[in-house]
Amino acid sequence: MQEQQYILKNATSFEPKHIFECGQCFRWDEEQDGSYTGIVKNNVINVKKVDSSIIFLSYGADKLEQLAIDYFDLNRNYEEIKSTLSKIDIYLENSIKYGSGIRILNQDLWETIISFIISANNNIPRIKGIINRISQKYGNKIEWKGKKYYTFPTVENLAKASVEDLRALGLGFRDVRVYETTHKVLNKEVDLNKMHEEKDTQKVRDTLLTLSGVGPKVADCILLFSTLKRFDVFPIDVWVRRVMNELYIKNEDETKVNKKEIEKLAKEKYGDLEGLAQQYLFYWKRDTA
DNA sequence: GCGCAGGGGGTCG
DNA sequence: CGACCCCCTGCG
Repeated sequence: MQEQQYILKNATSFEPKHIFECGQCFRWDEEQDGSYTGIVKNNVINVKKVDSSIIFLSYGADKLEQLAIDYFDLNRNYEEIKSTLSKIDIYLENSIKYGSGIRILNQDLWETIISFIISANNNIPRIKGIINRISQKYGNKIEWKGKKYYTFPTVENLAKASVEDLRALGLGFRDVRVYETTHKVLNKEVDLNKMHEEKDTQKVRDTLLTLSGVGPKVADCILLFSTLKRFDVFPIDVWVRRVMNELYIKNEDETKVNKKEIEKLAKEKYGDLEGLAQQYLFYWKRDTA
């Protein structure tokens, strides 16, 4: 364990607030100084933007520079992506201006699966609370600057939790889902490593859908926000349904908008970058609502 | 202040 | 298509 610093100079498309509050992650918290602190693998990381520089500070086992490059997807050219998407229409152009510093993280697949199962019919403060409590009980403690942090539990460690244990941590009806999925992964009925090797997004999606608590929306979030990193998915939640209806479909009752229609529209308009388009639209709509 | 509805990043049967 | 656990929020 060691403290490290890595500075990214002249950063473009990197705004901590946009990255950590666009709804893709649950383990980052804002500090008094506007920086964000979170847990990535066995490391605590603090991210602060000063002018056009990003200052990463970490305490943990991994080499910070490589970790930051991987996790924040720093080798991807977001300027080019944004330029492409901005040309599609004025709505996307505006939402990209609003969330110009969004980057989609490469989050651990296992952690992302469990986190988004917990997210079902739930709100963000509570989701974060549940994940914190799970990590506190089944993860490893890291002490840094007088504060305690907990890593997300491994499959083996979370498998020690009974359904009742999970219920006691406040998971509610999601307890059985997390339990079943944990044991399915533990038994290698679903092999997470193999999922990374599969090229066909639909096939990976079908595999994810076999997991308890993973439906279409959660599967798409996992595909988009984890190291699976597929942009050709379009997670449809209440906000995305709302924004797509208001901008394009214009149905009086947004709850009656057909999911297939939204999917078709997204594919037509945004093509294989639809997942990114979804994030800009979602962040803009939810934040300005 | 406090109590009480209302509803939330959906999934399952 | 309704129920689901819990808690966070807003309103009286």
